[in-house]
Amino acid sequence: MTRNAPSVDFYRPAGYCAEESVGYLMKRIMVSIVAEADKRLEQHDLTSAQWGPLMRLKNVGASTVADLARWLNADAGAMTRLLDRLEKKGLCKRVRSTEDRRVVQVELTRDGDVSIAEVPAVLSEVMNAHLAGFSKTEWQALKTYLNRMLENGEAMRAPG
Amino acid sequence: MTRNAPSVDFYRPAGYCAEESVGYLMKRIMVSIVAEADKRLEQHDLTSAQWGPLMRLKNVGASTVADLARWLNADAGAMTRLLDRLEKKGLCKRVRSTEDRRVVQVELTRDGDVSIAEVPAVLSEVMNAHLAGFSKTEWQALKTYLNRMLENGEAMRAPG
DNA sequence: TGACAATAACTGCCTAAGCAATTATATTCG
DNA sequence: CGAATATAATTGCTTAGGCAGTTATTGTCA
Repeated sequence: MTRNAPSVDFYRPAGYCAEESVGYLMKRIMVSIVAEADKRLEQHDLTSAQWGPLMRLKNVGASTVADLARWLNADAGAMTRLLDRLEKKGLCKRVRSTEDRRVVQVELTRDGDVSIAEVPAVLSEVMNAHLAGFSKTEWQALKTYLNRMLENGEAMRAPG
Repeated sequence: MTRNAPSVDFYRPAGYCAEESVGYLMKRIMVSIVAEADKRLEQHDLTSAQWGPLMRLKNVGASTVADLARWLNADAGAMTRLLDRLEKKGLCKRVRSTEDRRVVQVELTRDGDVSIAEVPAVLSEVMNAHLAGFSKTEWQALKTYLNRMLENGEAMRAPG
């Protein structure tokens, strides 16, 4: 049971209709957002999976494979290979840590810094376009709902 | 410009913060939902990508590759290979249409029908768990918001 | 100290999505 | 009719994610 979050039964097995499902809607919205962002980032030689780690590196300076994977809710093995591709393109580089020889620090290269520069503008554009017609109150309500769903999901997996 | 949907500027390039982004939140929620559904469907030998087409087939009786791809906002080539895997598992079968010899009709097999039986219960459970604590009004507001975002996305790609 | 557990990165194997062809059929229109 | 066009399904190539197992290193604790 989740803390102070009464269970609901909006959906029931009998007559379950995908079109009515929040999950189905969110999946289609994500397809739309990703497709639009990809289209606009294509000229910068970036895919929608690649700007995630780069943005994180831009914000926190440097990071590790494990941290990037955790931040993106992704698999560490997948992150290793994603960084392989980014490194091959010269957008980031790995430096084996001296304090803890297990970890590698990942850093943006100069080229990576250039590539990432236009990303925030593209993301802002795409997000704003999908929120056209929303009032600020509605936008905030939406974010609150989403944060609550995320917390519910984490509570589900939490120990105890 | 989208029809009667004034543009907004909730997000701006300077100081764009992923954690504040509706897209980032939605991505993480989807990861949570998919992981949870996958875990519960593993024993039924289904993955989160596979029950989509099967549910559609269950609901509409039979369908085509192109229709399934459109319904799931997915690539037709990807759908072909997904159906290859489902057919190899004996969950669906292809029948070349006689009226229009370009299309193949995809049908559930008896095994497919059995496999899909538990899916609605699992999906209901997972969706309800993520919506714990929501009032019915909040749930409906959320669906309205999501539908508006989806329409905005479609309007963006629409001709004209 | 020394065995054991935990963590970091990586690798192999599989499923999966997108894009750009290619082939086979249908439709449309001059 | 017949040529151009559109649509359906497929395949090759690439990126990408999840899971299990491996190796190296670090931390813990009897």
